[in-house]
Amino acid sequence: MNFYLIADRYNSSYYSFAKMALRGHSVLAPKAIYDLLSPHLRAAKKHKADAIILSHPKILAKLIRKHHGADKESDSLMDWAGAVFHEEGIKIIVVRPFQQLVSTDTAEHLLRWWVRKQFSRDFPPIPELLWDNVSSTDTAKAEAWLSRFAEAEAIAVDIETYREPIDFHKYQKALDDGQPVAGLAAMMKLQTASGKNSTKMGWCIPKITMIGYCGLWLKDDGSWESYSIVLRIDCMADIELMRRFNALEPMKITQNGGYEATHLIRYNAPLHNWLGDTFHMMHSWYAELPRTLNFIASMFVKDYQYWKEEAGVNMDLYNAKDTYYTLWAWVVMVKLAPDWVKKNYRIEFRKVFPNVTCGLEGFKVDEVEQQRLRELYTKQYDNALARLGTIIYPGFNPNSAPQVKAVINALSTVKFKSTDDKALTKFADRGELELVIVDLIRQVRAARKKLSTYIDTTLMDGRLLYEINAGGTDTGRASSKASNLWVGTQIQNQDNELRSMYIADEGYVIANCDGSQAESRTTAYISQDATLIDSVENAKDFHTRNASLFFGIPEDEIIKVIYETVIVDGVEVQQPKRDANGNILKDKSLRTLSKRINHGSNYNMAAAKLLETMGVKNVIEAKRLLNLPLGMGLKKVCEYLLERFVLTYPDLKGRYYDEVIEKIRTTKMLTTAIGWTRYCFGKPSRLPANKLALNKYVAHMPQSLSVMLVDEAMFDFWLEYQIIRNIVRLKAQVHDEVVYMVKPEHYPETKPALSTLMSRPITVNGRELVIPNDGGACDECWGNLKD
DNA sequence: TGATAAGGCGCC
DNA sequence: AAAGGGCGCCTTATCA
Repeated sequence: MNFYLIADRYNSSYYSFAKMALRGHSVLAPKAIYDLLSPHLRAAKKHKADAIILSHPKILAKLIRKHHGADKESDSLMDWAGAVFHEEGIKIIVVRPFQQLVSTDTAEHLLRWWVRKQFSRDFPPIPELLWDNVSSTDTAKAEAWLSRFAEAEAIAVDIETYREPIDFHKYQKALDDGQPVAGLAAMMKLQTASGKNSTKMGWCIPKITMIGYCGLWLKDDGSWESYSIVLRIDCMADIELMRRFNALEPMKITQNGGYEATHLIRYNAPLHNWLGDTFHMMHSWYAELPRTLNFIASMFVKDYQYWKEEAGVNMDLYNAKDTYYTLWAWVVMVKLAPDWVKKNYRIEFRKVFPNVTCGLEGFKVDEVEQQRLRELYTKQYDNALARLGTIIYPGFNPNSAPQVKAVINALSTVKFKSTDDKALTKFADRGELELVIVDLIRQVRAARKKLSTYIDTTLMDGRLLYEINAGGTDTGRASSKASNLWVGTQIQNQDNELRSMYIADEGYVIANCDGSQAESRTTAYISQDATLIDSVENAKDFHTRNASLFFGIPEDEIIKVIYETVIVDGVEVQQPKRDANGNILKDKSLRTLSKRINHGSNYNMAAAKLLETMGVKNVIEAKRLLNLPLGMGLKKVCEYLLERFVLTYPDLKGRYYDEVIEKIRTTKMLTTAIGWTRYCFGKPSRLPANKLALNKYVAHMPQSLSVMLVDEAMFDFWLEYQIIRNIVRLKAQVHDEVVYMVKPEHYPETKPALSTLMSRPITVNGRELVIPNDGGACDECWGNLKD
């Protein structure tokens, strides 16, 4: 085909890369740069161009003005990429800035995709948007639509929400009067005019303001049609109407519908037969690409036009468009998705159900304990900050990286670029005063973090709420964030020192089960390194075995009892040294060192990074422990340490890394033993320039397999014990750990059940892998479950 | 004042 | 030039 490129001055320097992306076609890139379309159109016609490929913001803006008449529309190539305009019989295909063909791994794929979308018959033309409003006030119309939607093949659903600020005194009065409003309102970040989070807090009630439905019907002539309706939620009758629509039989489709589910369940209006989700289908297909509805529509809807600004103009139309694009994106995705994508989707989608129930119920917070912790860390914060004010200068703020950097650079000859914990360690090594300063900075930072992120987080009805998203990461791990009800915070990074705030509901205990060395085991079986498999399976202690293999020291000599000389009856005697509690002290430094080496090697660190991570002191200590030559530099020491790992487990960084490189080079895909496939845009190789791509892909396999084994266990556990038997309430999954709540009388049953589900065997490269777990523990308080 | 980027840090 | 995997949230600084 013939293509004609248009770029602005900046992007025109990347014409050659655009031509490369369109190899196999005749591509003309004009010498002259115009901000006008017409001279380009003439030239394109002369070239007999089938389409113009546009990477020119100003010309895009003119096209938008011409076709949409608006001045304020976004003219961003990023928003409009994938859109098409028709001018004088020529298609103008908007793409991302050509510059990205050099700076990103995905731009070429997307450019080719958007061109193919316009010319391949695989992408069906989509009927135009038809839409209308419904309301409980027009009963006849509403009933007619209900009947029609009951016959639909599928219904896409989308809600709009609002944080309605309330008068807290009135709310409090209603509470005092015993009215059933408890838990409706909560302190939360206020909504700005643009719908985003304000920095201000206030009492609000999360509300659904409208809900849109887009139905899909098969017409008599065999073609498909769709129609969107928008229902504003203004009164109880509207809510009842919404419940009836949501209960209809046709399958429902959403875009990241955990959001819809959370709000709708709160309205007692759950979606019946919710099976489709464009966000999760996109994640199943291209986990490394964006998953906004806008982007998904740009990939799958032929006549996609950017519509997100409609929100500020006509909210009803905006809502209707969301449902329309959700529906048609889903239809095209299902039509085009290869089998491996659908297989991924079947693995992923069902996880949304336990995830929604986890975050919606959340954890009860022990407010007495919360207050104790608040006072404890406020005191720590105030004291340390006051001392720093005296030592450094009044008003010095340790939470300000620029300020800290200025201070430590003023006090030292080496110049620090960073002021993070590792850098502070390096600074503290310089002397006593430095150590005092660093200790105080750490106290302030730690206390501030604990207070602002965890202790003072907003609650709803005394509970910590959150979301868990099965499609949140590149590897297939779940991600977590604050609740869609605008309270709480993410659950997967709760501070271990603060888990004492979270308690079981009356009559229940919190229980958990934790996988043991999960990623080391998956790494061993995936890499097929015989020694590593032996270590994870047969060593009494994995890190002790590592230390032994790394340094050629018998395992029973790795951890040594520390002896001291004491005088007994006037005679010098060697006795084991004991701590204040009478416990025998042991030197674990070799084991600790091997732990660090293992950690560094797992993520394919280079020597300099290991040095930075371990810190100078620890590397010097390692050098001494291992009797390395005095003249050996610290970076060389780190090289030596990392080399120990490579020599011990040669197949890991050897054969396995090569296998990943080759797999991606030839197929672009990595598939785990669970059957999850990741499409890889990166180009891993042994070249230093591609090291980060290599790192992420070699880390992907064990991380993904490990977490999906837990996910499968969690789903089975949820289905059997929460949904069918109704004796547990799932709380969270934290990658290799499952947390739930259960009545104590049922725990003897659920404990072995979850443990068994989590240790399900799986065949990896012909060997059976079982990831053992700690069996589980329970307590009324989450904080007591950790050892 | 609001929006965004940068730096830092909590977890696995 | 060299680069430790996967996340989300908070504070500060900065700019419109």
